[in-house]
Amino acid sequence: MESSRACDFNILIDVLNQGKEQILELEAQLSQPCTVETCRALARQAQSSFAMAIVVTKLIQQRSKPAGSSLQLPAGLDKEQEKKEMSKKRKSLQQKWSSNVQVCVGSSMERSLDDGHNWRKYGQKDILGSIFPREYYRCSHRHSQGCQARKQVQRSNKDPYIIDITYSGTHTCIHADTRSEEQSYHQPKRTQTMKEIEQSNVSSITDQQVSSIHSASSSAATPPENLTMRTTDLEHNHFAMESMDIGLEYMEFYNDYFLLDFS
DNA sequence: AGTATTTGACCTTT
DNA sequence: AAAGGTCAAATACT
Ligand SMILES: [Zn+2]
Repeated sequence: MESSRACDFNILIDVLNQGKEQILELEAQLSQPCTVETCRALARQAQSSFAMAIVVTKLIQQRSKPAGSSLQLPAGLDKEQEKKEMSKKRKSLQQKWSSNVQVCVGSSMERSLDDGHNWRKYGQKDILGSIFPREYYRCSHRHSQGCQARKQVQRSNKDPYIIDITYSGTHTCIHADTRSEEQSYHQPKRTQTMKEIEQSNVSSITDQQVSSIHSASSSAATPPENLTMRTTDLEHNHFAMESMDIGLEYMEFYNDYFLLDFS
């Protein structure tokens, strides 16, 4: 009821206050002798709150974009507002997304976020009750081939490290570019490089997800179509990322989530 | 040339 | 009617 028409700043304030409370609690717990785990948990919560605040801020920044940053100078355009009449009939079909199989992928986003397919964004929508907009993608080879695969991506309200991805349809396209095919076909397992980082600071939520994926992938037969995948991307320890020699791609990623560019 | 993203209109579903 | 999903023209990036 509350988080409906208020502007995003209110959410920002809430998240910030939440982080403040968590820090306060942390400080209180610090004077207690044997609450190390509690403190650790609180620290992670607070860290998560900050990360959430940053992501929300980026959302706000994004929504006030048209007036911002470098825009191509219109040089000379002062056209009147034009109303255009368009009456078109679009036939409908398609199945639903349905199915809520939840899968969790280990946080390493080496390639986990890029599932090896090329996606073309075709829409974005604000969803009731969701802070972040839902983004719609379809396979790039829809026209070249008949590939009907689609997916929608939405960041979690609660956890800044979780992005829900819902797939619909299966790829009928073929992988064109194979520069380095590598060991592309693995089970839903994590990838090698980031393992330590993951394990050293997994949030409680991440743990849940990970356990849930194991149960889901092993026991239940997941329908090949229409599945919801929950991706926990990016880990908190960027220092660890720096200490390891991780390429620019990761720093790029790091930038996306931890840095606000000052413009 | 080319292909991707953005975004309001339009259509479907609830 | 309103929320959710898609289209397509304009725009941006290569
Ligand atoms: Zn495809």
